[in-house]
Order: sequence, then structure tokens, then C-alpha cells
Amino acid sequence: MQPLTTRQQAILDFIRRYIVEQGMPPTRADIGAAFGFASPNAAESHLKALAQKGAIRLEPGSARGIRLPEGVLEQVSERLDAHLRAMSEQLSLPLVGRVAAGSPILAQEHIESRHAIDPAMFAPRADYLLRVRGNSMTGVGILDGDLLAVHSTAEARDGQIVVARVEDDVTVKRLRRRGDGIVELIAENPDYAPILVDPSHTPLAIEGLAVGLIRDGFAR
Amino acid sequence: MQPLTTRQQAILDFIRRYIVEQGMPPTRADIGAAFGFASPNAAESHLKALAQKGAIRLEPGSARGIRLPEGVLEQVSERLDAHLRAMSEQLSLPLVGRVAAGSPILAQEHIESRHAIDPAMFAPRADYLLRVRGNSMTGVGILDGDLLAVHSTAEARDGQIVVARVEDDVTVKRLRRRGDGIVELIAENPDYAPILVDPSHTPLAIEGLAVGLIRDGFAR
DNA sequence: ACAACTACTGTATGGAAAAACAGTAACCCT
DNA sequence: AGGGTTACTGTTTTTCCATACAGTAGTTGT
Repeated sequence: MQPLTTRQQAILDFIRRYIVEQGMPPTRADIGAAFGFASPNAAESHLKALAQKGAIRLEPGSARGIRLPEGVLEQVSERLDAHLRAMSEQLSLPLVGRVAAGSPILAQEHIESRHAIDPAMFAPRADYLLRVRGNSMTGVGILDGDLLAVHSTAEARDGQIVVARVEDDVTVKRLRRRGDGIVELIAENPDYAPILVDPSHTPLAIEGLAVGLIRDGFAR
Repeated sequence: MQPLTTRQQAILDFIRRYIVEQGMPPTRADIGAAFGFASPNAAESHLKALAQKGAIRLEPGSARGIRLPEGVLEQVSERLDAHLRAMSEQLSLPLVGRVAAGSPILAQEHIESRHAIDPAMFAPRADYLLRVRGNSMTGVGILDGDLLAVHSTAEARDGQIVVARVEDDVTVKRLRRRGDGIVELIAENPDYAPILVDPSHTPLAIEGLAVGLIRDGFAR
């Protein structure tokens, strides 16, 4: 098919939309009305150009005789795709990879892949998955390589397992707020010492709450 | 919508097909030609009857002005729904509850619920989820209440974590085949002693292989 | 037995829509 | 500088199509 001019493309798009929305092709007058043409002949000549270039087929002498070569179902399929994308988006969780310093954890460039898991399996609902590195949380059954389901929130209660960012370092630990204002990030493994952070001196951000876990292999 | 006569239904079906195939609604003459009418008025009165009963909507004065009330998209959406149902079936795993003695683990009556998780997340692919009871496998991070993703198979290699059935008792353990023919089902927790089974005397079946794990809450 | 409805034929007509003819004004190319 | 293309306006003609009116035949219900 030969390349279309901007105007021709706009008219073709209009015809497509019109068919999907109205269930029938537009008349010359319909096109004219949509584009503000004073004469139906403007539409007529555009249609001829489109037909010449093979973008449409014109049924001579027939009212609304504009045919799209691909058929109606394929017209719809674009929308369908969008729907399906939106749907699978809703039923899947992004796996967040290496998080760059200073950037938000859910930034597009951190999403390594998406996994088809219902976020509503977890309560509160999971917002993303984080691949766990290291053995600091083996005591609560969080192993190296596990995918941690995280609910994105800055609020965490004492004793909860959180995803925290200490000076651009993202880590999974149990949270403990001490009376003296110091925050303890406690590993669930006797080999690892608790991390003590003074929020008034060191940047500390609670990125989210651990709400679930997925282990995708025992053969590791 | 009021009930249609046989003839009216046939004409409605024709209109539907015509729209999908031709990309535009038929004229009265088109309908007449398809049904062998000598007069376009036959089609006209059928259309009026259909419009009266709410099966179609007629756009007065407009060529091919027959509208299906649901629109083309909704026509397709019925099919879509079926597809999506089939799809979500494919993208989910059954959660197997209490397994009754002597019955196959994947029997319909054991399926408590389905969870939207891609079976292909695990390798080999998971066939069902099993709620883990007890603390016998905490050493490999399988905690009480976790959902174990299981690949249904009777074949397991030495050292793999399996779902085994010993005398109608379903249990998750590490498999070890001894040289003397005795099978050891080893707990990953020093508090639990290995179970020794002599397959020649005691019924033992390997139900499947642990291929993954899902923990749906840390607040338990 | 007769009204009401369905399923048509046959004719007619006005408005809807396709499509041709005649122009104008930009813009691009060479 | 001028031919070709794009993007229109304006008008007219023909044909398509919707739709009204008049009528026939068969079926169903009461």
C-alpha cells in the first residue's frame, strides 16, 4: 500500500472509528461534517485517493459503500489488544530489578518483566515483586533468590518486614523503632547484625511492606 | 426483548452476518435478495417488527441505517468472554485442600479455590497448589501455611522435595532412596525424625515434585 | 366466524447518498 | 516558470434507498 498523506490518514482513521462506533461506514456528508468540509466532494476526492492507494475499497453506486480491506473483526482487534493488555496488566505484577540510586522503585526502567500473578492474592495487595539477594532473612523463610511481594507504602508498624532504602541501598529487614528515635533494621539470621539508622542523620525511606513471597524453583 | 418469530430470527441472523461479512448493514433490497422477496417492502415490515420488539434500532432516513443494539464490539465480546474464561483457567492453579483417603489428589472435590498464577512461572510447570501443614520443612524455607506449587509426576530423583502419600497420608518431604530399597522421607527440621518406608510392605506413592512456593501473608 | 397477526407482492415517491463536472488555492518538484 | 499533487468549495445529476400506501393469503386465537 502506498504511503498516505497526513490528511488521508486522518480520514482513514475517522472511517475506522466511525465503523466501529456506528456499526456502518460513513457517507461523504458524514465525513464532511466531521472535518468541517463545506462540500461532500472534498470527502469524495479523499475517498478516491484512498481507494487508489489501496487503503479502502469503494463499492460503486452503493450507499455507505466503503470497505476496509481487513474486515470488521480486525478493526476491533486493536481495541481488544488494548483491553487484554490492560487486563493482563491488572492480573500481573512487575518484577523490579536492580534499583538505581535515587530513583523511585517502580520506575519503568526498573521493571525487568511481568509475572502473571493476581496482586489480590496478598493482603494488603501486592504492587510489585522484588528479587531477594542474600541470606539475611532465612530465619523467616525468605531465601536468596526468592521473589518478595511488596505492598508499596511508607507506613509500617513496629515488627513488620519492610523494604527499606538506606542511603540508596534497598534492603529487606524487620523494622523496629526504638524509644530513642533510632530505627533498627533487623536481619532474621544470627550471622547478620542489625543495622542501626538514625533517621535524623541518615536518609531512610520505607519503600513498602512484605506481603508475600514466591519461590520459583527448588533446583537452585 | 420480546420473543421473535422464526422468520424474524432468521432475518436478524442474516443482518448480523451481513454486517460482520460486509462491514456494513444491508439495505432492504439486500435482505429481499437474500430471502427471495419480490418486494423490498417485505424486508421493510420485518425490520419494523424487529425494531418494535427491540431487536434492532432503525436510523430514520439513513441508508443502511440498521443498528444492532449491542454494537459490533459487544457482538464479539461474547466470544471474547469465553476465550478469557478459558484463558484465566489456563493462567491459574487449583488450590488443593484436604485430600481424602484413597482418592486422587487432583479430584474435583479437593479443589478449594483457584488462584490467578501462571503455572509456567515454575519449571517444570506447576499443576496445583498444596497448603503446607506443620513445620517439618522450615529448614528449606517452607513454613506452615505456605502454598506449595507442585508438578504432578510419579518420578522423582534422589534428594528432591516431593509430595508423597504414605498409607493415605499426604506429606511434603525430601526424598532419599537407600541402597537397601528403603525410602527415606526426610524432614528439613532437626525436631522431626525421617520417615522410613519399605515400599514392598507399605503403600507409597510419589504424587508430585515441589517446584515452587507462595506465601500469601506475613501477618499470620 | 372474524379480528389480529404474520408474511408477503406491487407500486410509488421523496429524500439520501454517490458521483460527475467545474473551479480555486496552496505546495512540491525540477 | 509551470506541470503535478493535495486539499478543498460549489453545483448538479443520477441513482440508491427508505418508506408510505394498497392489497393478498395463511395462521392463530377467541
